[in-house]
This record gives sequence, C-alpha cells and structure tokens, in this order.
Amino acid sequence: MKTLTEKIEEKVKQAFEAAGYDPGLGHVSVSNRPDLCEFQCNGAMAGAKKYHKAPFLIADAVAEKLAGDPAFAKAESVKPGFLNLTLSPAFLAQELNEMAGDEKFGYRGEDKPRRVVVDYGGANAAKPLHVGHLRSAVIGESIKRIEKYAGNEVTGDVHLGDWGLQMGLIIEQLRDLKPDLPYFDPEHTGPYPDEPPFSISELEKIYPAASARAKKDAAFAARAHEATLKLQSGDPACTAIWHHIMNVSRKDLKKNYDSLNVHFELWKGESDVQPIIPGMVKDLQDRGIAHVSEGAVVVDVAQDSDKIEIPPCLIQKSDGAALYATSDLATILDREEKLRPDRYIYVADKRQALHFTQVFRTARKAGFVKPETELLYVGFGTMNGKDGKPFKTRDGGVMRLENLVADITDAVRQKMAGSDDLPEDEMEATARKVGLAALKYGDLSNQASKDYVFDPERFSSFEGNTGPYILYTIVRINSILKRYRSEGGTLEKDERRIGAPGSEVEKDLDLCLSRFPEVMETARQELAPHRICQFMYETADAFSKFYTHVKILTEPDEARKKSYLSLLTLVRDLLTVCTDLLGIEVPERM
RNA sequence: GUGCGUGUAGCUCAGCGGAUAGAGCGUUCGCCUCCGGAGCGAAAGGCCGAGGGUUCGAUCCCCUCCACGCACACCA
Repeated sequence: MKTLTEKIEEKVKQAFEAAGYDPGLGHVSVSNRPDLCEFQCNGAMAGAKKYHKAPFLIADAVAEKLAGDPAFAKAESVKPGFLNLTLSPAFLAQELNEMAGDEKFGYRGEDKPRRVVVDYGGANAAKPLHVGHLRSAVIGESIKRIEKYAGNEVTGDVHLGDWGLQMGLIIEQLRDLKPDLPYFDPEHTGPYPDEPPFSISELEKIYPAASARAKKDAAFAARAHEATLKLQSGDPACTAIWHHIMNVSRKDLKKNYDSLNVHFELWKGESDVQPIIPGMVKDLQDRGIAHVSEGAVVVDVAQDSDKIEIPPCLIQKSDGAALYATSDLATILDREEKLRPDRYIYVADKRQALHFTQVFRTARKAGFVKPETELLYVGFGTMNGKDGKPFKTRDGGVMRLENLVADITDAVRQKMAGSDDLPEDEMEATARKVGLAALKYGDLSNQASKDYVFDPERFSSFEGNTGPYILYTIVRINSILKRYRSEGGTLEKDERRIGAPGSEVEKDLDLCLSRFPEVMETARQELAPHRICQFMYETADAFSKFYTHVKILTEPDEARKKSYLSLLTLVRDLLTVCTDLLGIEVPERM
C-alpha cells in the first residue's frame, strides 16, 4: 500500500494541476508546525518565481481545489504561501485500519526482492569478542533484519579472521607450553588426535601471551612467522592444530553471538578463500588490471573524477603474501559464484573507509561484479567512554564483550529489584533481555557513522529514550490487553477496528503510528537503524500521553473501548516488530 | 602535508532548504483513593563552532577559517 504522505501528495499534486500549475510543486511533508497542521506543502513558494505570482495566490488556488476532498478536515493557505493540511479523523482512522490489516503494516518493502549479503561481526579466531566487535554485530544484525523485512533474500556472513599471523603465534606458543604434543614431534607419522590440545579458556590465554611476547622477543616472532608460512603451505601438523583452533574457537564464538541474539547464516572466513587467491592475482596481472610496483602487486584505482588521490589497492606483498584487500576480493569472487548477490553490505569500523573504496573499485574494474551490483559500506564510529576516548576497562585494558554485557545486566537487575516478584530464573532471563536491550538500543539509537559515548548508567535507565523504557511500554500494553481478556473481554482479529480519534492525544498517537511505512522506507534506504529507534520512542511517548489521558478499560461505550484496544494492539504490534528489527527481545513481564 | 568526518541546550543526542530549531538526562515547580507513576503537566536553559556567499527563505547548500577525531601501499 501507499504511504500516507504519498496518498496526500497525490491529491495535492492533482490540485496543483487542476489549478493550472506544475504538479511537481506538490511535494508534501509532515508538518514541522504540528500546532498549525499535520502535513504541509511549500510548493507555492517555490513556484512563485516561475509563474510571476504571489505565492499565497497559488496556495489559495490549490487550497480551493482541495476543499471538497473528504480526506481533509482543513486545507488552508497561510501567510507567505504555505499550504497547511489537516486530515479528517475518519480518513486517518481508515489509514490505520488498513495498516493494521496489512501483513507488514503498510510497508511495501523493496519493489523487487534482491539477494543481499551482509558482511558483519568480523570476529577473529582464537580471540575473545571485545567491545570493538559489539557495534559490527549489533548494527549488522539490525541491518540484516531490516533487509529481510523489506522482502530480500539475505545472507549474513561473520567472515572470521582465521588466517593471519595469530595462528603462527598460537602454534609456537603451544609448542613451548606443551612440547610433548605429537604435532611437535618431527618423527610423528600417521593421523593426529581428534581431541583438541587445549580448552577455549586456555586458547584465550595463549593468544594474548604470544602476542605480547612477539613484540619483545624477535626470535619468537620469527618462529611465529615461520609457522604461519608453514600453515599456509599446507604443513600437516600446523594444519591439524589450525583445525583444532578453529573448532574450539568457532564453537565459543557461536555461543557468544547466540547469547547476543546475533546469528549468522554463514561462518566463512579468510581461510576459505585462500585457494583461489593465486589464480585471482595471476588473472588480474594477465589482464593488465594489476601490475607490479615496488615489488608488490597493485591495482590502480584512481579515477579522473577524483578530487583526491586514491592510493592503489595492494593485493600482494613483495614477499608474495596476500593481504586484507586480497582476501576481501577473493571473497567477492566466491560470493559471486555461490550467492550472486545484488547488494553487498559491509559493516565495519569507519576507519576502513579507504580500504573498502579500494576494494570496491578493484572489484568493479576487474569486472568481478555486475555494473548494477551495489557495493555498500556502513562505517561505524568508535564507542567511547565518558571521557570521550575509546572505551577501556578501568585499568586501561580492552573490555571483553561478555563482561560488558554482564555489567549492564547487573545495572538492570538492580533497578528491577523493587519491581514485580519474579521467580529467580525468570528474573535472571528478564534482566538479561533488558540488559541487552539497553546495550543495543543505546548503540543503535545513535547514527552509526558517529562516535558515541557509552554510558551504562544512562542506557540501562528505565526512564527516557532507552531500551528498557521501550520494553516497559510493550510489557505494559500487553498487561492491559491481558487484563481485558481475563475479565472476559474478547478482541479477535475481525473485531478490531480503530475508530476516528476522539481527542488530541489519540490523534497524535494515530499520526505517529501512520508514519511507520515511511520510517521503514528511510531506515532501509539509509541503512539506518536509528530511524527505527526514533520512531519507537515517539510512539512510546505518544502512547504514554494517550494512556494517562484516556481511560481504556473503564470506557463505558463498548465500541469505543474496542477501538482503544485495537489501537493498543497496533501500538504493541508495531513496537514489537521494531524491537525485532533491532535484534531486541521482549520479556513477558519486567 | 593531503584528504575524510565531526562541531546543535550544562550533559547525551535527533533534525539537515521553509513559518516559533526538538528530545532524553540533569535543574525548578505541580500531579499517586485511578487500566503497571518506569508516567503526566509546566518552567528555565540555544548568535545550531566563526566569517563570507547562493536563495524569496540557510542549522541544513557552496567557499574560507578555527577546534577535535580519523585515514593516508606491503597489519587486519
């Protein structure tokens, strides 16, 4: 179905035309003076010059044409040449009923379904998730859900960092810790054990220790480098260890992402694409797209239209090793073969902007993707502490993601202590859900591209524009609906009918809800979850005002009561859809 | 140095060509015999970083400058 603004705009354009003016002037937007009207059109002022006429004369003529339309309670021309539109209550109610009856509440979704790959998460094998991974996971998951809701066929790929020097570091550190393992016995023949030689907690200690050691101990660093090369050339012992690292690590990462309610369709990694790299590099050189420069293989990606100089994309080091860009390019080839995406979305730290420009240009230049394939990059800002600097633990270290979640869950649990008497286990599960909501909403309500200040106290507050407050609103509505049913009331789908608003607060709530399809439209186009957050808060706010001013369950007029309850149902449904789009779960009670 | 990004209320952030620039927190006043007060009503608080320009109209577009952040081939 068409969005409300589109429907109104259509009418206004017709009116412009009927009055003898260019219908293109009839652009309509939500009023920025809600005290005066609900929608506005400023086209008369834009057209004043063209027609050599005072703008208010044009607006007057258009308003006159709109006068008889039952959709409007008022269509008036004001001062310099504004066209102020107020909907008739019946028209507004009709709009809401159409929305309520629609599967996606009036959101059309994408005109034709696309195949979309979302590359997010970006975890590294053998390293615990830390705060740096939070944004990619949370934003990526939300974008993925938004794309799905738009009707697209979406694949999320965690794209693990599983092939770098870290593997060599772990192998060599393990050699020193457990020299008796068969992997380090040069005499060993036959298969290696199936059991991993370490647990996840051991593995998590091995890596940081090795990494720190390599910085001081040049000999150790050289060994690690050597081991990495051996792994990359297929050495059986190194490969066996690598498989253990991957199995242990992947299992743990999956568990951690699951607990964040972040799920990937694919668990690919850089290693998957290694076999096709040599062929790809050769192909690029053969076709003259890549060339050797200072010993390295590069692709020139500068374009004439550039105002600045974009440095060439480096795809092979002078020692022959592949790089970040190389594996990203090979991954594109791989995805083209297996998934044929119409749209690629990369969710990564905004400091990687140049890298993605280079990769995208190379992919296009080499013809790896079709010209119409969209290559998109969502660069997100840093999560800062209250001091405005990147978020750290108290002693200056990197905070593990699970500790961060635990902290915010604690904060939530404390605030919930005085509320409902929930049984212990439900309390725990609820605190967890609310905590995650606090964390995710706190993140997603900011524009992704900007840095933001992480303030657990503020995010976990149950007041104001926060995740917990949104959840509270949903839970509260559910509680009212439940109460109504427990008192014998019924509200089957065919009984639901939202009536014309009978008060200002009700009308405001109606108008707010009616914007959902447009909000979704912009959220998808801009890949901007914060638009959804904004909608949610406005809705929750409008609901609270409505709720305090209108008695619902004690309303004597039965039809009106059902109308209120139908409206509440729609509020609840829309908010629930939105929480789901953000990857937030709603508890039963809180 | 070159380029990109950011600068909006005390703090955290929306808005980004229109009429009186919004919200949350914080502050100050009101409102709990009432469907979950985790709320509602009100007040105070802004040369929208500075200066030019384009426009009937600029927080928004263009130019210059200032401040901060970030990136600039063999890390990912």
